[in-house]
Amino acid sequence: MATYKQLEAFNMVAQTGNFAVASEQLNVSQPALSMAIKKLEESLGGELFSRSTRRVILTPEGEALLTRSKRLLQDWDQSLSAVTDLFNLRRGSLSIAAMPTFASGELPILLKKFIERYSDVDINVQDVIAEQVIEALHSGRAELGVSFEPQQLNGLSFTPLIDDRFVALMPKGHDLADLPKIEWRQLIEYPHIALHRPSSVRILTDKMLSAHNLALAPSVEAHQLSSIGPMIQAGIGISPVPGLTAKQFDNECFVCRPLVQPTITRRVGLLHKSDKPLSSAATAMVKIIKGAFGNA
Amino acid sequence: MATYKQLEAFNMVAQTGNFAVASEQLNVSQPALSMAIKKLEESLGGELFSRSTRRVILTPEGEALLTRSKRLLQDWDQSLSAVTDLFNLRRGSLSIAAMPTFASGELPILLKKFIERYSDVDINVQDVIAEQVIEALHSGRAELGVSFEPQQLNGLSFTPLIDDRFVALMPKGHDLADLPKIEWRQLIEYPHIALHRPSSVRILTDKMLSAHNLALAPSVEAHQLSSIGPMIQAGIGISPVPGLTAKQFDNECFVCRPLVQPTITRRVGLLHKSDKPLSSAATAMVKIIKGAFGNA
DNA sequence: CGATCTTACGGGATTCGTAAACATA
DNA sequence: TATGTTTACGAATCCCGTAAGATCG
Repeated sequence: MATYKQLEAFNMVAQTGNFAVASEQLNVSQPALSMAIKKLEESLGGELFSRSTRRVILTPEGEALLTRSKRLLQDWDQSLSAVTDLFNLRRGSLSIAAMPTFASGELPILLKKFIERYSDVDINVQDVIAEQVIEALHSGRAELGVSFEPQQLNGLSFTPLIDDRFVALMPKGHDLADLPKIEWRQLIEYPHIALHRPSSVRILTDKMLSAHNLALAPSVEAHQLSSIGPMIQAGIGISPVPGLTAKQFDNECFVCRPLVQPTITRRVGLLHKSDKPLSSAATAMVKIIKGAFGNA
Repeated sequence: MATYKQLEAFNMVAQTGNFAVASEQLNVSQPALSMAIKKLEESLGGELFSRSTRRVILTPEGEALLTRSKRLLQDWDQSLSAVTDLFNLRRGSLSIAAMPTFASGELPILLKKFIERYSDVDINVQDVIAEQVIEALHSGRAELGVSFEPQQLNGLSFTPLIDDRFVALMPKGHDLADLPKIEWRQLIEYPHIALHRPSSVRILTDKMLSAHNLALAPSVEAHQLSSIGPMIQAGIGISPVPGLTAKQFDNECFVCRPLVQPTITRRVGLLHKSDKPLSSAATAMVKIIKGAFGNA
């Protein structure tokens, strides 16, 4: 079977028309080159060059091989270096799905780190709600996900990053704003805003509260956490929201206080399909993310 | 550097998802296969499979390599076997230019032999006059030629096949038909037909005859040897023609006799560019042709 | 504990480089 | 004779197969 080196040697001899010169270019001895060509000729079943000590010229079959071997070697190099580039993060792509709080919270700075180091990797960020992060992973649209820990893993691998605990978000000057911690039963007594029921966040809170014989009685129900902020600011009420979400409203107009009795936390972490190995790009991203959360 | 065998091994493992099965398919031991994959991974700079004793699955980079390696191996095989086919005359083409007398005389049976043995080689026959055979060779339109020996070789190689000697072609019952040999001075005394002067055949005869103080005085001058036959048959006269040409008229209506004093012969042979090696197809054809003329 | 991949090591083939022989202009 | 290719041969490398070891389910 013809080898890469043989074709490479053949190309060089054909190009230079001279064994001695070609052997220098290839950094091999002249006899080694002769032998390589000889082996190639034997494997192909005929002579590729017409040798006459003074002149080395291609036979018609040699010419036919030359056109082919040029492409062959080029394709070979290109294909293999493409894969090497993938490993070395000089090429490739990373698709990550993150829930909105993370996507707009911690992710940007992490992405920046990644881009600074691996500028040639294409990044696709899917800023979707927590449930859709799981979907994106299962469907393959995303290789990496950041979301709440799912109830059932279902072939996914979860690595916790941070515990997101519920806080009460209220306007500055609210009655409860002076307390260091707020109990749920206190919150319920004030007009409050919550997410609609289909939301996984709402389902969680209802479930946890019912275990304590408590229940929300929201005066307004919203679909998006992002729309709750303005409602609070408008004085409609206060709202129990995940701490990460609250960070978005961490400014002078709002006050955040931990909600206790019960303390409701939800683990946020990295997700990926457990049966599919991660790409080098994804592994690098995981390292950056874990590093940022001290779970290296 | 990645080798063909390594990619082949990789493909098989990827396809079977199992080192043991793949090693059987490849007729190598399992450790050898492990080693091959390991070397490949090292040369590429990362892992191609995620091994977990029970399961062997491609990493994303492995998948990227798989699509490439499939094509790479296929192209490799195809390109090399194409050249092998050329050598083995299971493919390729042969272009041969032959002067009319040869093209319509000896060539057909020789072509038939060639085609019977090497049915997959495309043949291109150029049935052109002697001078154009030379042109065809120089221009590269033909790789092989059969024609008269040129005055100057001019980079061509000539291998004599047969000596074509001039004969007198006459109708049956002609005065000279009873002689075993005919002298040129005898022929001149009868009405005779010759080719026009630009013809190389006519130039040769005039030159040779003048050295013997003889000269033709044709009653008719023709452009084509093929048109001389009917003229003779019509009783216009007799004609000095190359022996090979005469063979075309070798039937009951004609009589052929060698022309002597001088004996004018012109060597007919195989021609090809001396600086370009012959293709396998051409070499095979040369062998057949030489064999038929006993010059093997 | 069983199936499967990896490591260790000895043997064999391949390939290389040096030196000498060979061929052509 | 001079230039350039091929042959000869010893050495190094690479690759393979057997056997033992490690790992995961």
